[in-house]
Amino acid sequence: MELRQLTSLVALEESGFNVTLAAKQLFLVQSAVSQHLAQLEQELGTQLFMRKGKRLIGLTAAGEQVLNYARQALAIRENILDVGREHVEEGSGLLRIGTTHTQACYVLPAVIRAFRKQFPQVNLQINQGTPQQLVELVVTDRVDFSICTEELGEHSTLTAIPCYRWNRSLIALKGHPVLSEKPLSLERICNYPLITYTFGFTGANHMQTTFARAGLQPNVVLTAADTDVIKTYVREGMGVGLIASMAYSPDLDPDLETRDLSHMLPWETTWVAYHKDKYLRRYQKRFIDLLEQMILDNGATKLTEES
Amino acid sequence: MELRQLTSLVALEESGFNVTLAAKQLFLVQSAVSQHLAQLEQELGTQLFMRKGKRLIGLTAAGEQVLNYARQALAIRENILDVGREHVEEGSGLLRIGTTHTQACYVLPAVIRAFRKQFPQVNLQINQGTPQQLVELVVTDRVDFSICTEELGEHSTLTAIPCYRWNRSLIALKGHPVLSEKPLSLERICNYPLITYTFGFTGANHMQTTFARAGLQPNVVLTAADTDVIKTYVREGMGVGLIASMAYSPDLDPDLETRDLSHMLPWETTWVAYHKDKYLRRYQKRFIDLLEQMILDNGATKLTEES
DNA sequence: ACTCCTTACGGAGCACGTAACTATA
DNA sequence: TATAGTTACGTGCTCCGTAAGGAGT
Repeated sequence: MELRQLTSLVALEESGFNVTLAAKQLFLVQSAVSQHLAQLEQELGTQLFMRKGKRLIGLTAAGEQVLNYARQALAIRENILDVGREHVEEGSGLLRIGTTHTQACYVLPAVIRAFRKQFPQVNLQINQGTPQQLVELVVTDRVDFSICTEELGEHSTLTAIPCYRWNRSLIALKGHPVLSEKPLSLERICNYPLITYTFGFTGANHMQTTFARAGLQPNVVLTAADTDVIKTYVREGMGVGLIASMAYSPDLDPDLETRDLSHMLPWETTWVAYHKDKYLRRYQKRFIDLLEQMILDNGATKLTEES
Repeated sequence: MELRQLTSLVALEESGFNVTLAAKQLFLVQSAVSQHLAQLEQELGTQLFMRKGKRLIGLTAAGEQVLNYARQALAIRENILDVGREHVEEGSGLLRIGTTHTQACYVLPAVIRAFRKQFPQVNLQINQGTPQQLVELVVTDRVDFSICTEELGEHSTLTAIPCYRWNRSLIALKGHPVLSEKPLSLERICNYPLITYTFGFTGANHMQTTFARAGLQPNVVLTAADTDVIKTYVREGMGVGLIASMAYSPDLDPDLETRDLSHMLPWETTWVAYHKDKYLRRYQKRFIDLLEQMILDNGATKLTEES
């Protein structure tokens, strides 16, 4: 058994059991990958693949198990290579982050600015995706870690660290009647058409249940995955926005006004998560530190101060 | 990086950083292993070994990390091979057990008898050792699992399952005055010279603290790692034996008599432990089941009935 | 007809063994 | 001097690529 055979197995699965495609991704010809797979099956003495004639269409039970172990083995290889890189190219390398739009635009910039100052030689790569995609990315080691508010805490293969807590603000065009509501309550907010995050993003579901428990039916006229879209439609006059507080900036949004809603809506925790068996290089650990540190400096509510 | 290079690394460490010896164990010549190690270092770009001239005398920090990952990688390879074996040679294979003398002689025979009936094709290999050695054996995958009373529960890389609980009996030659003591108490036992298990074996330390807490100083004239030795010296008239209850059998020991001490000495739990990332073949799982099951059938106290 | 996988075959590269050299104890 | 490790070099194996053949869509 060779690592290269396991590599082919993983690539095969990731290419939807298309040997040709897998080979391309590995910069090999089909026949090479085909041989790897045949060799594996021969050595193990078991069918690993379900076939339709010559075509591979899936894995057998044994194949699933082997694939699982193959992934682990390749992850370990990466760890070993990272140990090497850490000593050779100390302070330089690649940092691959997966995150949502909101984090990427409104939270990470400050963190990344500080990080770049400490590690100017580290190349950054930000992958944007849905929370589900972010889990997938970090589980398959296509990013070093993912940062977002949902999903991350629940996966057993991930180590998830709470970074900071946040809540929501209401935004509206200056002069909008909602801004004059006193006191501002959930009931009153429900009298206006609302624009907020799509289910599965940025704590939207969490918020929804809060309304439901209060017996309220908010009139959500539009949902979006990212804050900029919400702002855009608030500016269009389509309604009142409910966004993460850190996504409002008086400089960038001089035409909008906010009201803090943290006393009436649930607090959210943003997590950073990485694969629990992953070797973390020094700069990767530092980045996580900064994530917590920077938020603290900015005066946002840090987790440890709560509870 | 190739698995074979990692194999050489692990073999090197296990042979005390003697390349020649490592090569022999791998059925290779020195130069081959030497090259593997050189290749690894070159690919990682880092010193992995501390050297004294040409001789390797230990690992650098990086080397330690790589070794650790190498072990994991090789364990995964074994898992994959086991998946294959499970499907090819179903019901046959090798079962490597590590255990202490007492378990091997007085508990396992019945389990193994039942196991052999179900899996006559599985070869058995029993490795005897101290609890510390048993941990080492199972951590380095030189046995499939270890069975004993100490140590196993405390290692994070092991999955330890409580099998059954037991306590001690006193044994003495027929007619020995201790057998007439009524009621039999810890104090009275302390009036006789005692023979029991060596510290670190079969719950000896646990028992010792019980005496100490009662303010008693037992007169232990001899300790031994296994029960047969204890019986031998009891027969010599050297003193009174304190042994695991299951180690007495009226058939084998017609010249000895016992008194149950379970009301005055602490209960012990015997564990079976295997490496937590290990793939368990069907017959290996079955064996663990049997361990619990057989003890129940024999009327011994099963864990779940307690507490 | 096109795509996809397998098999056969050849060349380049590499892994291991032999052996000579170097260094440690 | 004996033991241990590195380096050089040759041979045989193997890995990948080319190419031809069969199987599915």
